[in-house]
Amino acid sequence: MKKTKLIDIAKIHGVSTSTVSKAINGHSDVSAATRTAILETSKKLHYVANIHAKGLRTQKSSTIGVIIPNILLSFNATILKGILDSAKEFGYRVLLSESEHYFENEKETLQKMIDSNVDGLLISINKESKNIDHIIKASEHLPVVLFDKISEKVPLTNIIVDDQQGAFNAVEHLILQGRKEIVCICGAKNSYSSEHRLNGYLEALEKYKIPINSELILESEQVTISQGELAIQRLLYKATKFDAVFGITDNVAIGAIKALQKNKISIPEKVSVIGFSDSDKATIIVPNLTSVAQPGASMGRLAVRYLIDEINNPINVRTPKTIELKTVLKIRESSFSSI
Amino acid sequence: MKKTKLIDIAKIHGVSTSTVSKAINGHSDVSAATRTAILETSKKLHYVANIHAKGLRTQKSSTIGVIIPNILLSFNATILKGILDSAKEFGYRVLLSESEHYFENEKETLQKMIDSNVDGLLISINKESKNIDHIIKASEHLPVVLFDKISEKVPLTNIIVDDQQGAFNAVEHLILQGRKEIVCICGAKNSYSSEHRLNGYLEALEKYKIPINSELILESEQVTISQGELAIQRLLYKATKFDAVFGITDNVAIGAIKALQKNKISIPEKVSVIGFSDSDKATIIVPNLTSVAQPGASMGRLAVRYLIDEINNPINVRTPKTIELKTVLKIRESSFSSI
DNA sequence: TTAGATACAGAAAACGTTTTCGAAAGTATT
DNA sequence: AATACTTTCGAAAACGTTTTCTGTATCTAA
Repeated sequence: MKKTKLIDIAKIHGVSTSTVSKAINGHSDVSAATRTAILETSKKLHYVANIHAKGLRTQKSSTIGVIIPNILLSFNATILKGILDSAKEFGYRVLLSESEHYFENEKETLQKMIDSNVDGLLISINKESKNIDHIIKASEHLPVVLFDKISEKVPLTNIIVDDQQGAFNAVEHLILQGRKEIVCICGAKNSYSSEHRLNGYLEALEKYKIPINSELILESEQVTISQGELAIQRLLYKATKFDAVFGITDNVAIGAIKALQKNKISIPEKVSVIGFSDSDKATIIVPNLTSVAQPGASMGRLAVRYLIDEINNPINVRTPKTIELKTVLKIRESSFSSI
Repeated sequence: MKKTKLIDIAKIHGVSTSTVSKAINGHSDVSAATRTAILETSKKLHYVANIHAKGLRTQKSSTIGVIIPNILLSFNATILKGILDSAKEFGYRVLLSESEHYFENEKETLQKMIDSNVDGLLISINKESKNIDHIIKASEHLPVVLFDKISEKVPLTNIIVDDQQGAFNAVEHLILQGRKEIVCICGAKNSYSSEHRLNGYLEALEKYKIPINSELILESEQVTISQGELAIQRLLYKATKFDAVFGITDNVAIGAIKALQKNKISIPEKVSVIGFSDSDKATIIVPNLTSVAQPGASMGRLAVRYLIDEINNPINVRTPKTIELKTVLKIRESSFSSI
């Protein structure tokens, strides 16, 4: 069963393809009678315009490209869910590709997306992407919106989580629970979110007049469970005193819990622990981990909305715009004893 | 900066677009001299054929469609990673869509994929999809390969995990540890994998001459943590005796652990627990969960390979083929006491 | 009645490729 | 020298749309 084409419908009604096209696309110069007749058979025969013919003619593909670092990161998956959701709603297809945290890969995949004639591009850039010329260049070809992992050096629309506020809330919560020697396990130096979460940490200390102790500010290049564990292990070895840990990700926080448990340090009685991102793991680990929940799906949906807006309203002067989404602190056992 | 077209290259060399096209696509009837010259400027100007023009002319899109139930299921994400990987390797784009476990959604999204002119389709079907007419019909339009959640009623290539063998290995391991009263928490009746995992369970019992106790075979419609917990809770309430739990997913197994811990039943001393799929959570929960690891990425890669094979070698007579991938039992604390 | 407007429909071009077919020129064979 | 074959290339059609432009018929207003 071949696909229905304009010419098929045209023949049935003894009209030209022009007329059929115009009827289907809602142009004014076709009579009500012929329009309804055409629309009817069009529906009956399940007519759908050939995507390539239409794309060739209109230079639009109704497709957006999405580049994420790694689909296995659950936050990436959550955002993607929001993107798929919203894209479907607006009638856009989604072309997906991973950059796998490699700069070269990101650059190459970006070019492939452009070559694929997508109408717009959604990118979460790599942390190593200090060089963002390729992003700039891409944005000259088509609308580009950045999400989650962004760069402030790019004059584009950015959708992110308010990292600083999230971290501030978390650390404030610790302070209000009476904690004063709060460890912060940070990530890579040049990471946007790591930097801002550290700022939130510092902001909270400042507000409550707690002196900054640089010994408590740890840096772990990889924000994994084992690195988190190692970081706390080292601290314990040095016999540094602390009564709380704010981990920049759930993984490092979980690593911290493991290290503490191995040293028989009770959580949260002796040391409270908080993570960031409220992953599935937070409610699996015992004690359940207090964590800063990020609205991933909303981020995805918003990114699509802004992108489609730019697709529909091409602008020459780009006004860099950063939308920050609020986080929610999920308080659980690891930071809260009812006593 | 506009994109380079065939005509641009043609003008530079004073030849026709036909010749340029043929040079680029490796046809024989173009002299070595002109070919190298054309190829050179083609590279210099970063020529890439317009996807729509090419698609319109050749009826190929170099794109495969992927339909998964839910990207938030980590096994779905893992498979997708394999798919993206392999697709990139073979030069195919990936169009992604979720069916969100709804039959109507699956049907609709399937149609959209066909309308999008993808060259082939990769589907993990919903468990409610008893009606698979839409899959059959789709497979008359284009190559379709099913993975993970499949249906044996469809004469297509299926890529799955050897659920029965995985379950058999898990239960055999329990038996070899001296367990005899083994609970099996199953999923929905009409689920392919649930059924086969149950078969593996039964096969192991039979091999070791352990009588089947139907009281120990639980069915939970939703394979979630809370349902797993509830199932074991009910069993404990009825005071049914058992010394091991084989959960059909990691989630129900984790639910089982929670129920046992709430009732102060030690794991694995009193009751051993095993899950299925070896998710991230398995190494987060204490005790670490023994689980059947499924080769998700390999599944994705294989699915792509078979699909592309069918795309390149269209066949009229479909030979239904089912490829089963072997699982690996990851033995951890929840089923293994060194004593 | 006529001039001008309006409503409707089709012809044709265009989007950028690929591919078929034939032409031209060169080479080999008789 | 005539024939046949080979090599190299281009003209043109085709893929299925959308859109512009033009034309005709009908309608309105004077």
